[in-house]
Amino acid sequence: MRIDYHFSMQRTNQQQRANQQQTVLRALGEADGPLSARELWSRLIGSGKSVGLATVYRALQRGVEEGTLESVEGLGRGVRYEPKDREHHHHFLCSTCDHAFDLFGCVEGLDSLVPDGFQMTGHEVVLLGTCDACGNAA
Amino acid sequence: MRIDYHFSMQRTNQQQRANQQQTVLRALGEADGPLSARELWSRLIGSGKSVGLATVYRALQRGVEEGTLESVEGLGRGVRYEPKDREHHHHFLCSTCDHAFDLFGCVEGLDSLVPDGFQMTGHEVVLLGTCDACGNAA
DNA sequence: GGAGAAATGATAATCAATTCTCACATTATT
DNA sequence: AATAATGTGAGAATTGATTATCATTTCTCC
Repeated sequence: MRIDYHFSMQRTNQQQRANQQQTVLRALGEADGPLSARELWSRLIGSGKSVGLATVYRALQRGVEEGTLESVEGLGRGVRYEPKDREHHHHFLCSTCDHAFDLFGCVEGLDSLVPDGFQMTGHEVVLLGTCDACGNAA
Repeated sequence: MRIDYHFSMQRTNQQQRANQQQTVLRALGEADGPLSARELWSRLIGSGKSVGLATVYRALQRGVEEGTLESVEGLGRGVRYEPKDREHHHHFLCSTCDHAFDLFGCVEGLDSLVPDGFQMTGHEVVLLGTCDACGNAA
């Protein structure tokens, strides 16, 4: 009796096989705002890059550990990630497409909001509304 | 012959039996900031009120449906709830105890952050840091 | 007081996000 | 090449939040 294993060697994908995590981090770096693991994965798949979701998580986790990435909470649910080398900025969250866009600039008058005895170490500003694309699509 | 039924009438709790949802909503109304379902439940239990977690969820859900409550995302993970009749305000999120506190006042210069073509319908400001209690406990 | 509607609490089911596992692939080291 | 160390993808397992279910218990209105 003979057992024939033809596991697929088909998926060897030699083109896109340098270091998948590099691919992941590069894609995040090119984004116009912070992305969740799944958003990032979708973009990669959508652009023809074949990576596993687990690899995306690994790349993000490692990026945070190594200090090149930063996790961003406070944008709807879920956690998003962005490169840590960006200048101080805030985000615009489109309620239609749920994408988060980087903004430039900051605001005044935050200190006056801090209650007595509280120590402020940071702040987040999120603008809500409709992005250009979604506004025009309406 | 006489049969004595002493089924437990013990847990009749007539004190706290008006309407559990009222109890839940009242507790939320007395809080100094938005609470998650679980936070609210913990407070109730902690203060001797016996309510089921499911009831807390039901009360919150209904409050939102009826328009008396508002869900607040953007404070760390999870969703919190607050009465809708509060004036426009923002929050301070303590990174130690993870409690969210209401703040008074707002900020200037938000409009200038909105990119061309985007429509802003709202905004959130979250201050991060250490609350009074946690700061002193250190 | 009684009947049906609504509320309640315990717990199971669901769901999405994240992590884990493992067989295999790739790279690095001799 | 040989071996070891690390990376990878697929899917299973885990986790936490929320919702659904169901047997009781209360409420409401007659």
